[in-house]
Amino acid sequence: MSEEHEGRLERLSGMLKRRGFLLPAFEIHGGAKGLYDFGPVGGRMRSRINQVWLDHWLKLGNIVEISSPTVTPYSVLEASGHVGEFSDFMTLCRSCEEASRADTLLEPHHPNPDALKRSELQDLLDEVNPACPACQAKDWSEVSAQNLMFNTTIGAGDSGRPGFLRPETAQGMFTSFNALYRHFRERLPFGAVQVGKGYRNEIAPRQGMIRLREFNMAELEYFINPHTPAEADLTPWDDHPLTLIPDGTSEVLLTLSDATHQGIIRHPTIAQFIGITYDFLAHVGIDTARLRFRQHESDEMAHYALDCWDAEIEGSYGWIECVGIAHRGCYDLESHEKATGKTLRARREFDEPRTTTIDAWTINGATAGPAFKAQAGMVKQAVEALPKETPFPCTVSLSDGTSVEVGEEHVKPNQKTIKETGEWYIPHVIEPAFGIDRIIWHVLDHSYQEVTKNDEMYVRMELSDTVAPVDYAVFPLFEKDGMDQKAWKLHQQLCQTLGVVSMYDGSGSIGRRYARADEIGVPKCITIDHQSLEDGTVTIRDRDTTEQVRISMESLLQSA
RNA sequence: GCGAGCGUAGUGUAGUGGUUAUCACCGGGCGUUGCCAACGCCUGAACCCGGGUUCGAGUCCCGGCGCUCGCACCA
Repeated sequence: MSEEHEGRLERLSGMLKRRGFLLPAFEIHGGAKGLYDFGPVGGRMRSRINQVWLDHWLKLGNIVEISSPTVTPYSVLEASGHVGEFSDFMTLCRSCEEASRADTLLEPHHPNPDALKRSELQDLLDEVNPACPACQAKDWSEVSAQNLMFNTTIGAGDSGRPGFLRPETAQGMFTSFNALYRHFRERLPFGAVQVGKGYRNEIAPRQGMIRLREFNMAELEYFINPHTPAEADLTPWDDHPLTLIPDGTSEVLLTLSDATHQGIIRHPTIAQFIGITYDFLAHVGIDTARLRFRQHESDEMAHYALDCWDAEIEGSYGWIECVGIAHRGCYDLESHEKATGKTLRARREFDEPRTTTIDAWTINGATAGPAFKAQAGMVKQAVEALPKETPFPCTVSLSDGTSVEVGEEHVKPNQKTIKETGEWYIPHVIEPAFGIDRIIWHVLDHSYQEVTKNDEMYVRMELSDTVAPVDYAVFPLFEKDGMDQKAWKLHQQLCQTLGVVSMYDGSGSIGRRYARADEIGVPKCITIDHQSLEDGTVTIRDRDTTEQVRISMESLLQSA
């Protein structure tokens, strides 16, 4: 990073703090690492970006929005794998006090130490006793788990049970699957989105908004039927190829259709979601020349993932992953099924009903029950496995290892035809997960323009109209002769218009007020001057061109 | 978590252990000004927190918190 760029980053951060976009949280108490406030300007921008994000996905027509708690019981995150996945097992060198990850130390001695439980790691560590990478000593403390989730207790005292603040919003969509399935009249594909906070107790938060302990995220869980041919309309993106970095290779410029036909993108829905992600990022003001999609290498992906692409955006901190689009297979629903014993499945009907004909033996409950008592169930299982030709009486071996003599009176012919018209299957999931804070950061970074005006540096935030925190700034040319009252009234009328945010500024010279508005990216400045008092017209000045046009207040209010 | 550097008004900064802590931009008020950070006058605002050394600490020492960078970690 050049010095010029570092200076720019410092000036940008200073401006964001000074003007109320982003501020370190709880600063008067000394601050708190990895926690930020969206200020009086940034707060509005955040909610607009959240709304634009929702709008983009709701367009699909089969998406609903839900909201689940951030406080999450232990068992939910145990089932999802987070209790295991989000823990690092640490051990301290007793000689130099350097902390090391136990699995990293043991890598040369085990094919996959990352998968070991704490006690197994402890045993292996005791057995191998590797040298400390820092001081070469061989004296390790007990292995302890450092979990990256925030612990909490749900409920007070003895009735409390352990829980966590959620590390992602996704689990709420999975645990709500059955309600979603009913809502969509049991027809796939469908999706649920959630925009909200996630929490990770990062060991070392860094780089401002890039790694936070509490962050805004927006996720879609899109449930699909893996038995139907995957298809998606990729033609909307045929006229602009995207920068892709396929698994283990270098950048290529390809349309989503081509990348899918060539098998680079392994599922058309992934390709479609990459396209929607591209549209969303462009819409909120990301410079698409500094956007690329990188495919995870197979050893980088979670074991259950079938394909995964990250949207990476280049900014002051280099290329940063801001979106992950993953084909998660049936992993999540299956995990919650196993943990709870509940069914999280969808029904599909076969093209042709499948019939199975059985023509063999089963037990006669009236006689076999009293005869075999507790073993009757096992006898039934064993008898039903026997071929039709079996003569009775006959000795059968049971699954508990014992054998019993089954007589003719204990059995009866079992003849039936089972017709199955369909089956229950676990849907597959495609998950686009957005780090909203990282995206907001890059929107700000890409919008921030330092230009020269009258030989001085002049700052302008070229935010798109859709995400600008303020739509209109209203200025009286001077705060006298009734221009101030008229300007204030227009400001109020604008604020009363649904979805419009106006800001009144009557302090300092008119040029200073334009400069202040430009710095927070207000697209249009309206000035009430002497002529306004006479004919009800105002000037509207465009942020980027500084051109002014005069229109009537009436038509302004109608078009706002 | 380890190591190094840093922490002074809203922002950016100056400050040999010794006056009322510097400067600029900034914010507010009044005046002036017929549209792009104009001008004049007035005014507001800071030594991260806690100990210690000293007659005296923004300055030196220790601890904490925070920030930046590197290692480690994470996505």
